[in-house]
Formats: sequence, structure tokens, C-alpha cells
Amino acid sequence: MNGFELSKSCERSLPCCTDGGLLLSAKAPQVSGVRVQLEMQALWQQFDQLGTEMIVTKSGRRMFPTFQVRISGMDPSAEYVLLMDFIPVDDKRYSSSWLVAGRADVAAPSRMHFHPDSPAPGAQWMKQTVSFDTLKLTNNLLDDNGHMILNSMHRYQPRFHVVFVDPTPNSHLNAYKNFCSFFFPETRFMAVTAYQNHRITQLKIASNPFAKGFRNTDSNSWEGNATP
Amino acid sequence: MNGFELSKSCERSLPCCTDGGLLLSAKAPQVSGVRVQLEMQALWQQFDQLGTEMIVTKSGRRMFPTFQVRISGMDPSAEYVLLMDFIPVDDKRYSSSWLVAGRADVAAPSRMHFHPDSPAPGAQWMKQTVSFDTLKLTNNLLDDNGHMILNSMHRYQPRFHVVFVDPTPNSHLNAYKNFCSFFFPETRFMAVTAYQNHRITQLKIASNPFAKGFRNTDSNSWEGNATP
DNA sequence: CTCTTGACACCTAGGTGCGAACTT
DNA sequence: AAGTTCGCACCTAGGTGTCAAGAG
Repeated sequence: MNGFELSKSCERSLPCCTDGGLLLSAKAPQVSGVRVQLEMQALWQQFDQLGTEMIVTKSGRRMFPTFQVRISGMDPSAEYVLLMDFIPVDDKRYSSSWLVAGRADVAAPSRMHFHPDSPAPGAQWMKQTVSFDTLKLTNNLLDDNGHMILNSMHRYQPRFHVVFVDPTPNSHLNAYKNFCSFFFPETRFMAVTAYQNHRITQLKIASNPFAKGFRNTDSNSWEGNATP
Repeated sequence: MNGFELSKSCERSLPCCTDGGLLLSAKAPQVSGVRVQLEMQALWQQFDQLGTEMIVTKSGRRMFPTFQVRISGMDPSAEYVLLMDFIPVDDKRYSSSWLVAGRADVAAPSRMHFHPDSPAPGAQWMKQTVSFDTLKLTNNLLDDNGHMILNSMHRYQPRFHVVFVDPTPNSHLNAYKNFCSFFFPETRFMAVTAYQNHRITQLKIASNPFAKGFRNTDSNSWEGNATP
């Protein structure tokens, strides 16, 4: 039971560093020890149990909950770039009843979202929570605002990447050594243009401060539901 | 009179690079060619003609107009830090009628305000206007929010500094070569806790979008002022 | 029929000067 | 009297789900 404090986040984050048969030691020391912990995990799990949905709009919509992580194990003085992308969970297309409705549409242009503070030294990334609150989701294939393009009615798994900026000449030859990827199963979601599950809507309203206007302030709303 | 296209901004910005008898050539090439142009100059001059006043509060107040500059002549790939400070225009203390009321108070702790994007390569600084809109002024000597501490009823001259981040070992030995300072006379102002000149108040209300609530929207207020 | 769009009311978050109350 | 402080109404700017209308 000892010495597991750090590896706990590994259990949760399932690092993709185990690239096929490659040993972890094949990674550069600047990334091999990096540990990532998801923030607001309880909330993410609450959504996940209902089947998380994220709204996509033409102009771009934020994620809620926001993807936020705490990072440890970086080289404090080394420079890192942090970024996210979204991979389709399966190649299926869903109908409103969550039945598979067909094969996935043609793959949308897959974009990367660089954290706006990138690049920055490890010390800066580790000293506080790293938040991707400026990331927006869109269903507009022609988007030119740098938002993440997703297909509505498809499921996605957010991925998080830590890239060590290697100052060594010809470092691109060893590029595969210099990054590490993480994903958290509880952050999977369905992209939608309108909520399909009313319980998701209610949980969003209850937990997102910007939706406070839709909260039922009547603690006794269960009584006296007058009907015409 | 030729070759003055660049030095035009120098006329306006009065670089402090001419450090006493030192030649400009004593500066590092990364800063010797830097040119800075004040944005919203016409508005600054309009305020300056009335005697600009800036509110200082305990919690910190933004400047209006905001100090913004356009920069050219940097080495695009060199790293720079940009910062501001405020120097007392004179050692006098003013009363509400702008009469000198005594010697200046003990010098407040002089702070530097680093532009939050610092450090960044020259190319990034030059590609768009650099804005110091997060800078706030306070009269709280014990401020721990990193705001600029000023004495009310004193006049100040904002200064703008461009610092080349020299990667050379022992570069601190040549530190004086690696920066260049600019100031714009029309940005001088009096720090106040409440406006003294009503014409300044009116110009602020007319030009600051956040003060729109105090504008006289009735272009025809002279007619039909119904009273009960 | 299912899914998408856009105007909308309602929030958060925070920048204005006002004016009464307060301090000196 | 002169200068400062603080709550306030009124803005900007932008993030919510809702609902009616539109598109296929």
C-alpha cells in the first residue's frame, strides 16, 4: 500500500506511453516520469454514468465539465507543450435512442488544441491546475477559429498529450521519445446539437454556474404543480 | 531629413536609450533598432490637453485610455520581455485646484509590471498591438496583487521597457546593452481617488464603453421631458 | 420524422462613475 | 474642508439551456 500515491493517477489516466512493445525506458526522462490527475473527477463520473453529452455548435461551445488536470513529475526547468485531441470511441453513428444507426461518417479533420500557455517550463505547469477552458467544440467543418471539429451523434474520447520541447539539434529524429499521452475513460462523451437525455440536461443545469437561470429555485416544486 | 521614417516614432516616443553620453551603438543589435508607436494617440492627446486623471483604488483600477503600443524593428526570433513602470513627473503634491501643496510624499514602492505574455519572441510582439489592459493602479501601499502602487494627487509618467533576453552565458555583465526604454509625454496623468476636473469625467464617460451607463442618451432631452 | 439552427432570457464575471458616508 | 472609501445601478462581454422554426 505504500509508494502508490503517484501510481494512483496512472491507474486512472491509462498512459499511452506503452507504445506497443516499447519499454517505458524508451521515453526521454523528461516525460517518462510525468503523472497526470484529472480534476473534478467525481463530477465527470456522475456525468459518465448517465452518458455524457457535449453540445456542439457552429460558433463553438465550451465543454462542461471543463477538462482540467494536475501534473507532477515534470522536469521543472524543461520546456513542455500541452495539447488535447479527440478520438472517435467507435466507428458508429447513433440515433436519438442511442441505437447504432450506421457506420461513422467520413472522418472529420482532426485537430489538435494547444494549451494557450504552451510552451512553458515544467515548473509552471505543475504549480497549479492546468485548465482547457478555452477549448470549444464545433460541428462546422469549415471552422476557422481553431475549434475542435466533431461529428454530432458520435462518441469521442478526449486525449491529453505532454510534449517535451527538446532543444537538442536533430531532436526530431527522436520525437517519439519526447511525448506522452493520457486519457481518462470517464471523460468520454457524445457530441450532440441538442441534449438527448433529460437527466444530462438537469445535471448540467445543476452543476454549471452559467446555467443557474434554469435551476428550480422552488425547493417545494414537487407540490402544487397547478395545471390549467 | 531623409531616413526619418523610422525615427518618427522616436520623436514621439523619446527613447531613453541615449543613456547620458553613451552612443546608441553601445546597445545590443536586438534592441537598438526597436521602434514603438503609441496606439489611440489622438485620444491620449485629447485627455492630455485637459490634464489626464487616473483613478486609483484600494482593489486596483485599470487605466483609461489603456496603454497600448505597436512595435517594429525587433529581431523576430529573439526573446523579449516587455514591461512598464511609472515615474513621478515632479516631486510636488497637488491640491484639488492643482496648486502645489507641498513636497512629494515618501516615494512609494516602485513596481514593475511585466506584460503577461513575457517572455515571447519578437515576431509575436510585432504581429499585433501589445496591450497593457490588465495593468491596475492602486493607492494601497500594502497591495499584494501585483498592482502598480501610486500616490494620489501626484503626477506620473508611464514608461515602457523592451528587454532582450540574452541567452549568452554571463549576459548580465552586459545587461545595460540589452534593454531600451520609451515614454510618451501625452500619457502623463494625475493619480486621483475621485475626479477633480469635470471635463475629464465627461471625456471618460464619452469614450470608455464601460461608462456608457452615464451617457446622456437623450439626444432630444430638451423636448418632452414629461413630469408627473 | 430526426436533427440542426438562431434568437432569446437569464446567468457569471467584472469594468464604470455616482454619491453618501467616512476619515483626517 | 478636503480627500478617501464603499455599495450601488448600469454597463460590456460572453457562457447557459429553451423554444420555435428550419432543413433534410
